[in-house]
Order: sequence, then C-alpha cells, then structure tokens
Amino acid sequence: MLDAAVDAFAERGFGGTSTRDVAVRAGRSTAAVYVHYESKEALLYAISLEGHMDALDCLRCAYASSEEPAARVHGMVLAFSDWHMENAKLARVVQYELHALSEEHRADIVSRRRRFQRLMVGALRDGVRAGQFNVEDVNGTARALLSLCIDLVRWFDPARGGDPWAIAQLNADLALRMVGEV
Amino acid sequence: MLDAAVDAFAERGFGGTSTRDVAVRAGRSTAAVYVHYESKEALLYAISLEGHMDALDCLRCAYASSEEPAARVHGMVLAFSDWHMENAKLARVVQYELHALSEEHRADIVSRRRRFQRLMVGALRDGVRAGQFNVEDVNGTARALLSLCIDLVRWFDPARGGDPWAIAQLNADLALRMVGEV
DNA sequence: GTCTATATGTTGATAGAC
DNA sequence: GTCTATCAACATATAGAC
Repeated sequence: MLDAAVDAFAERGFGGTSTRDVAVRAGRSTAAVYVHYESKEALLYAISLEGHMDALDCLRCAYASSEEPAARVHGMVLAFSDWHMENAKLARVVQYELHALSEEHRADIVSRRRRFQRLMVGALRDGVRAGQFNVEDVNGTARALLSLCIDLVRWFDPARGGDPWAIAQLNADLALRMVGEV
Repeated sequence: MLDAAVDAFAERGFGGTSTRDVAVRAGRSTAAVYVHYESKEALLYAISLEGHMDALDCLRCAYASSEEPAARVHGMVLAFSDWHMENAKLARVVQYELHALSEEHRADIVSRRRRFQRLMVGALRDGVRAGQFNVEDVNGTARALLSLCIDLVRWFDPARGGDPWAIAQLNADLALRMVGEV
C-alpha cells in the first residue's frame, strides 16, 4: 500500500494522484485505503515520515563512521547521494511534496529536516577547527553540499541507466573541493 | 492570466491546481481561461516555454559576457543562481512540473533543456583546454554546477528574506573550487 | 472576450454487506 | 479487512447570451 502510494506520488505528484490510482496499484479497492490511513494526506505524511527517518539514519551513520574531517564529509556526501538514487521514488516524494502536508504535519517534517543541516554544519565546523577546511560561510556551504545530493532526485532515473556509485563518488570528490580541503 | 497560473502551479503543483484556482486568482471566470488556452496543460506549456527561453537567455548572456574561463564560469553560476531566486515561482514550475506536460510538449522542453548542459560543458572545456581548470568528468561536473543553481528553487523563499545576491556569490565561488581553478 | 449556466466525468471519503 | 455501491463536491471543458 505504501509502496503503491510512493510510486504514484513520485510519478504524478500528490495533487495529480487519486486515491483510486493508489488503490489500483496496490491491487485493492479505494475503501481499503481508508482502513489503513485516515486520509490521502495522512498517507503522504506516513511516507514522508518514513523517508525522512531513513535518510537521516543514513546521514548520521555516515557522520559517525569517520572521525577524520575530510573522510567524514566525503562519506556523508557519498552516502547521502547514494540514498537519493537507490531510493529514487521515495526520495522524490520526500523532497518535493512537502507543500501538500497539513500544517501540523509539515511543521513536524520541517523540524526534522533541520537535523540534516545541523549534521552537515557540524561536520564542516570540525574540519575548520582542525585547520583542514577553508570555509567562510559554513551554513551556506553545508546547504550547497546537501543541495548537490538532493537535486539528484530531480533528474536521476534508475531506468535510464547511469551508475549511481560513480555519480555519488563525483559528488563526494566535488564536496572536498568545495570545503577547500588542504 | 499567465502570472496567476504561475503563482498557483508554484504553490500547489499542477495536479493540485484547478482551472478555477487560476481563474479566481486572475479575477476572471473559468471560461475565460479557455479563450486564451486550449487546456490546462496548454497553459502549463506556455509557462514552461517562456520560462525555459528566459532562463536560457540568461545563461547564454552570462556565457558571452566573458572570454576568460574562470570569470565565465563564475558569471554563469552567478547569473543562473540569481535567475532562480529572482524568478522563484516561475523557476519552480519550470523545474518541477515537466512530468505534467503532454508527450510532445515534454519532448520539446527536454530538448531545450539539453542546451543548458551543452553551454556549461562548453565553458568547462574552454577552461580545461586553457589549462586553467582541473576537471576529470566534464559532463558530471557541469551537471553538478547546474544542480547547485537549480536546487535553489526548492528551498529559497523570497518572502522569508535571505540575500539572493550573497547566495549567488557563494554558489559562484564554490563553482570555481569545483572546477579546480588553478 | 467576458460572463452564467451546464454537461460529463472524477474526486475524496463513507455505508454496510461479507 | 476486504469488497461493492454510493454520495456530495469538485474537476475540465463547452454552449450560448451579451
């Protein structure tokens, strides 16, 4: 059911998807949707929540798996880029359908999103403090590094080929240049 | 009429917008929409076409206004970033609503989009040939530079403040690092 | 070119049988 | 938990008067 909704929302957007679209993809009736979810918006929230938690786990894990600043930033951009390509449909919904959430749900998700930025800012500060990075605008640069990863969902299409790992490697290498690694 | 549609599509997405939404914003009846545009999709195509032409003009102009490779790439990222913030609503529709176009219209737009990539690839090759840039993957790096600019429309909100020019400058400075400027 | 009125299908969501 | 059947509201688009 969730998978069916992810596919549909990713393909046509939340507004362009009907509960019937979702039900048909899941091989169920429209009524069956409402047994599990209170509304179409609640379905989107469930997807968005799961996606944000999974992506944050991914980025936290990468942060924790190295103490050396350059290796850490490299690993974070590598993992976060890869996540967006390996979970292309989910990531698309996560990144582009926030506007359709209710006010309360959106506030919850927005506060979760700040953690991505904080984590990346932390990684940059570590490198600056250690004298290994040359970054003037830590917040802006962190934002740009996340942008590089997130924007992958706009154009990357698993069906059209392209090697996710090679793309993630390129992003990670560019990231080290962006932080002015010494 | 077009402005009203840009506002609506940017806020709620194409699928989440009704022709009534557009008509009300424009201070007209729904019937009036169909005097000027054959369908809701035709309205989206008109917006998308105008937006892509304007953005391409912007990037071409930046390309042409310098011969020196580093200044050229800096200027391109500066101008393209700025365009996405100064035309935030239009840019949002341009970048995120392609999926809602008819097959013919989408094909037309997609072929126009390739010109952005070609222009940036050209700028990078110039710098590599001149021995001023150190870029292994020209296509991938050009894609990343455009990503940095385009992803601004996902989060930049003119209403919430933030200095577009400072953000554009940061992106342009990061771009020079990304191309390994000597 | 604009409107009011309307045709025709689709929407999110519910009722009630099994 | 699943279905079929259905509701009221809304969708896109058109007809025809001014």
